[in-house]
Amino acid sequence: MNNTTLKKISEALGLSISTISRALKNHPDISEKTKQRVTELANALDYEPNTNAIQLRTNKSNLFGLIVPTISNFFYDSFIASVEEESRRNNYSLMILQSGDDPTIELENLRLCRQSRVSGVFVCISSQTTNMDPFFKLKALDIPVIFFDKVPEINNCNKVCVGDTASAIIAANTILEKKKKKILALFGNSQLSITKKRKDAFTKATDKKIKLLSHYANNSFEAEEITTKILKEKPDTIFCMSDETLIGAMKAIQKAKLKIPDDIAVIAISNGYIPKLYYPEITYVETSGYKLGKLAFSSMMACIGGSTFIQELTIESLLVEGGSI
Amino acid sequence: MNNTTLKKISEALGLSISTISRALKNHPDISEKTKQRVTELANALDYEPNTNAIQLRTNKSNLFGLIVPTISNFFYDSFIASVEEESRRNNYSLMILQSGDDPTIELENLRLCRQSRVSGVFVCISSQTTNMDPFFKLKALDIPVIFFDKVPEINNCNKVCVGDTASAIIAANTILEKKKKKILALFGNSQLSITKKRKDAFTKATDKKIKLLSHYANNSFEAEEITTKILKEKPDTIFCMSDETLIGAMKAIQKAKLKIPDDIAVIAISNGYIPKLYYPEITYVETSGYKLGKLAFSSMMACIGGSTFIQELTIESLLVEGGSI
DNA sequence: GATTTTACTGCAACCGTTTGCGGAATTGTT
DNA sequence: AACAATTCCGCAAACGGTTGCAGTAAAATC
Repeated sequence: MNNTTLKKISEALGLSISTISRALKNHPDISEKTKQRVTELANALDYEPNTNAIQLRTNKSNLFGLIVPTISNFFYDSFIASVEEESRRNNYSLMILQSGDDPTIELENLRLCRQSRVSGVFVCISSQTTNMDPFFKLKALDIPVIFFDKVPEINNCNKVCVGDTASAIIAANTILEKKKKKILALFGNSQLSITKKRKDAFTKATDKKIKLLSHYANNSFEAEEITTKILKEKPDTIFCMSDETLIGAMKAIQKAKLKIPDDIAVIAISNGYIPKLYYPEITYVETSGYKLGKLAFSSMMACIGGSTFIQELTIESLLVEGGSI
Repeated sequence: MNNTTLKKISEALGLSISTISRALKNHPDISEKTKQRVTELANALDYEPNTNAIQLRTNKSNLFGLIVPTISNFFYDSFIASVEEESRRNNYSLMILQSGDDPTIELENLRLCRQSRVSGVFVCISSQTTNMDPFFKLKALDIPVIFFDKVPEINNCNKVCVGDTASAIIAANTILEKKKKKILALFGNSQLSITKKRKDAFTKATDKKIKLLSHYANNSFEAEEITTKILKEKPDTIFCMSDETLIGAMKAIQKAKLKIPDDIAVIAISNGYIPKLYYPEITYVETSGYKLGKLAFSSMMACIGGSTFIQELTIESLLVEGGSI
């Protein structure tokens, strides 16, 4: 069965296509009687306007693209959920693409966005993205680009990020306030700017005030191994800059049968899901993907609205107390 | 700046639009020389075909719709990631919509799919969806619908599911083999068909062979409370039918400072992420969202390919051993 | 009753592509 | 040299809507 079109309705009613079109959009030129006849038949025939035709004609799409390394991730999925929610509320659809953290696929995804004539794109660049030209091209086409989370180092672009520096400092201060003496600090992939920022801030904030053992772990398995090893040096606190490192640390702690917070204290930077899985719940500095999504969306809407003001926004970090420190 | 179109290229080259179109698609009617000239200019002008125009003209979309209660969920996000991956490999895009488990929004999302003239939709219905008419309408329009995970009870539709019955039986048998005596079994929302199936199968498989304490928990908090209470009755094993219930049970166990598996054994049905967060890792029966996604996609492609054969597919369940039982 | 206003509705161009068909120019065949 | 076959390309309609403009009929005004 084929879709109902304006033409079909117009033929059935003996009216012109333009009248049907106007009637359905409640145009003042059309009489109430006609509007009603048209609306009724349209409902009966289950008419749905063809988005492709509308977008082609009006040159306006109600579609955003969103590119992310992977969907299955605690942080990104809540970010996506948030953006999707806002998009729907504002009559936009979302096309979600995964780059797999691969610049080639990222490029392919950008191309898809252009072909679909999206009105804007949200992108978390892959860790190896160096060529920014494709993004500039979008801009040249008046397609706003909002970078989130992993953002390029260049300046003239819109970015929304979690407060890396601020959250690391909050974590450090929390530890200092508790009069701790020796910290194992676990950081993620040393190449990522997010890692650098958090490490720098944390290191500076604790400098000379406490004994600090810093280590990098590329995944939770490495984090577990490192923690197991370092536990022998009897740190009284573990700081985890991410969920990945937290997961590894927690496994090592459980393995060593240590009691939190008596034997060892734990504090992390996290979206909040993982810390709540343990008892006692882990105290963490919140970096909410959900909030970041809202922020990114409002930034996007500002761009769509014509704002050319380049913004670099950061969501505020706040401490969520569990019972782990 | 505006997008490059065939028209612009044709004007620049003094050729007709149709020639440009054919040249870019390597049509045999066009000479190699012309093809080259066209391709070069197209690249230089960064031409990207307008998907809207193509879809309008050809009446073929390369878009799938995917409706899910929420994206931020261990199971769904891996399902989505999987479908997205396959879609890209097959030159399809994915429009992802969240229903928030609300039938009204679900309906709205279906409408969006129709308006975008998707070639097919994957849908996990909300727990309160009763009216199947909108889905039948899609079928009438030759838009295949693949139901996954939470599927309607009617027969004449394509479904892909995890093996609820099979996985519950595997879990039950694993427990029986270990000569356990007293089980606390935690089930999710009692209204869901998935809960009914798992409970029925588990109950039958353990019938009269072991002491069984069954309870429903609507969320992890309830699961924690129930577990804390029932632990006083000294069960030697806890079975959790889902991640939600597992999370609650684990908190209660940690709170009670019980050792796994010596003080108490644990086994769950899960996607696999949560069980690996603990030490020892929890033994679970795998229900992989990733695998389900692959299955759903191949089912979709079969429909697109013209198959009218109605299938109800189930992914096989397998036991992943941790150290919790 | 003639004229102006108002209320409806239709015409036709347009958005960017695809594609069947026909036509001109070139080449090949006797 | 006349004709047929090839090669290469353009015309124009179509996909399903939107929208400026013009036109007609009815109502209002004088």
